[in-house]
Amino acid sequence: MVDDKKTTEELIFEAALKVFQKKGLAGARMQEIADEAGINKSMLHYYFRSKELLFRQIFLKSFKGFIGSIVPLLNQEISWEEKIHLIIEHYAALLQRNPDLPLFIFNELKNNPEDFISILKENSVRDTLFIKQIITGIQKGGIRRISPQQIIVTINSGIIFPFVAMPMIKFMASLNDTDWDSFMEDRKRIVEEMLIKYLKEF
Amino acid sequence: MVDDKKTTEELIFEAALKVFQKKGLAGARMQEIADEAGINKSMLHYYFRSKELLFRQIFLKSFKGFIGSIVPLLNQEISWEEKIHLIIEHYAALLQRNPDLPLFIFNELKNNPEDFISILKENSVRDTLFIKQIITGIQKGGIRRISPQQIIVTINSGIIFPFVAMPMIKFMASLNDTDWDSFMEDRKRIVEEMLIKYLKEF
DNA sequence: GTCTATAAGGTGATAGAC
DNA sequence: GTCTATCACCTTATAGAC
Repeated sequence: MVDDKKTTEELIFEAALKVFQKKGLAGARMQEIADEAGINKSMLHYYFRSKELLFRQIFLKSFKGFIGSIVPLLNQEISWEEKIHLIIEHYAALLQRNPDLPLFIFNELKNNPEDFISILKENSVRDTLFIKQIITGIQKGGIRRISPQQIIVTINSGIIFPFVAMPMIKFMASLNDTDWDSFMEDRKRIVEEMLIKYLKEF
Repeated sequence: MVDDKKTTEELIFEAALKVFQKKGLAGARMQEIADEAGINKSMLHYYFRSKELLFRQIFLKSFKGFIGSIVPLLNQEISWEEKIHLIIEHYAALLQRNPDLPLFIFNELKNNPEDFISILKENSVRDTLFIKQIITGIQKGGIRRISPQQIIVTINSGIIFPFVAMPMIKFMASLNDTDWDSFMEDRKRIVEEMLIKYLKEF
């Protein structure tokens, strides 16, 4: 068994990750996390003191996984077109594995905006090579005059939003799980082509 | 005072709308709703029996306001380009007035998918004139070959997602409230131009 | 219809044995 | 470190006076 090698703390952490991402801070129950981890409820307090502190650790880990992986990517030495392609592939893959992640994060950001400011400061998208490449492209005339933030938001909207609205999209378009995968394959291609075409042809 | 004309039931409903949209089902407190309405807590049960039933009514109203207004618009006798413009303007205006609405709705849709199926059935986007116009356009060669659902998702993503991610966007791009408004003005124009250009030029 | 008081059950947290 | 037992508080919901 793989589980035998995991420490109790790890078991709790993984269980908490699952339950909090599914139910949120207010909706999650310590008992449910304990059951999910297969251990006693008082162990949660032994290792993490309180629900609030446990949640905070889960959120920080989730948020770093969500935002932290993107900055190194934006700093790679490749063209801005390739970079757009990579960001799209990166987020689509991440969210296919973890579809509850966006809603979980955006809920908490709304409820406790302070919590994440330090992380955002450590991962400033604004100072990346990608932004510089866009600005240079605009100055040289190869890219349409547009705020770099709008480009970032366009990419994120196109890929992240479908996961936020997944239940609605699945129902309205009558998609099963396989259909969903091919819907997202189309989506990736459309977002990339549409954005690059818009940026280049003006 | 305008409030004098409102019945107790209306006062409760409006207070519940505000509190539930802000905190969600699990996070909201009946006491908080009562305080917000300026009435006694037992009145909530007198008029709506239970928290769950009160929430359901709030959600149904919110969801209908979100989805119900769009179908008539999609059936208007105007060109598909004008229709895209109108949808964007419609949602942007709705969400500027009600920025918590999308997160509220998508949370509940995730937790209780059954609740909204009947409403979605009553508001089938698939049977609208807009979808027919797109399909006809594709057949006649004036529109790029693309699934109509992808067009709908592209519009919604571009406009709705920024409100879901608002705290993050505001921080990363250092936007105050005025900046946000002009950011969304740009956003509307970009989404519309980008999509229509993509659909027409291929 | 509206209020006060209180019931009934759940939930986070801790004490203490092992 | 892990468990059982239990506390203290909170929250929904109801009973009953007015």
